[in-house]
Amino acid sequence: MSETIGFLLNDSARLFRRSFNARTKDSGITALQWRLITYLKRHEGIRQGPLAELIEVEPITLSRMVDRLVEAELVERRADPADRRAWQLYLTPRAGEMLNGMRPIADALTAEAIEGLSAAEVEQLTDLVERVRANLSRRICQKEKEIV
Amino acid sequence: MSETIGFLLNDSARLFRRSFNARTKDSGITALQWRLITYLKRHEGIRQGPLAELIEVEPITLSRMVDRLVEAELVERRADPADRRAWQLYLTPRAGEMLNGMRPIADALTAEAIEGLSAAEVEQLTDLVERVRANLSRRICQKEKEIV
DNA sequence: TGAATATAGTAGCAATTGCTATTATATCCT
DNA sequence: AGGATATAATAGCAATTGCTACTATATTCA
Repeated sequence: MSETIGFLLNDSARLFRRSFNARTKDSGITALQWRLITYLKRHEGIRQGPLAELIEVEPITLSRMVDRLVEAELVERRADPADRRAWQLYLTPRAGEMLNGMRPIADALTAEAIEGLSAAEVEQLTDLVERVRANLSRRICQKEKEIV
Repeated sequence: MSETIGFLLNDSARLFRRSFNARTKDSGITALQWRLITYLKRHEGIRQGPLAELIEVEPITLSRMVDRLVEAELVERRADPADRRAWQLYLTPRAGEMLNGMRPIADALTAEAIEGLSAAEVEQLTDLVERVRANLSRRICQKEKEIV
């Protein structure tokens, strides 16, 4: 009995997260937080709800992640002028520095992960995983297809 | 800026888990528990420590997962005759039935995930992800040795 | 208009996880 | 042999997550 794609993907993803967390635990940032900040960099001013969808966590979970990142002075909440219920999220300058500091680590990790793969194979892998993700994503969200 | 392999793998894996959990929440088993049981099926009699390594969780986490699975009468702890500190783990008949019940769900999910991929592409994907996993797995072992 | 409904975000609680320390047993070394 | 060290598993505690319920605000429509 061979392992399924699901197992394989989960294994690799966990190893990625673990390795990333091990290398960055001194800087006090986790893989998930890094992910949040990376997305935020590309969507500054986004509200919490849509960002929660982007990084695939519950809104309350994102709310608490943002609490911690605000505490760490990496993220700033600004009142949405168009909706008093909502916050708009922005990165602080400190977050930019932090991202720059992390990038070599992330790049090195990626390089290690794809060691022995040719450029064509990496492209193939990316393409195939993206298609799997699209299949699963389509299955899950019948409702919202925003931004991104 | 394209997304990194790490992001992609994490996304896909999360979507897999989420979809699996959504479909099986009535049966009261999670993706991680299913994973544990699947590994256990292939390694009956294994001790907790090695199984924790296999499914990539801390020993204490596995200990508690086993607690819950014993409670649910899916797993049985037997004293290791060779080492009085250790338990050997076995599946109950009930676990076998449960696995059989889950298999169609898991198979359907896999089928949906690889929809649109040819058999050759699936093989390619499996091969490439396996190589990435091997790269990361090797890295982690080395790092652990360095630290210790 | 204004009552019903929807939406953005958050608090309480329960479940899960991992870090650290601890117990019990095994192994190593002189 | 027997003390030092290693190992298997677990308990306590702290951190994180998500479910449910809730507040505040916005939107809809009769």
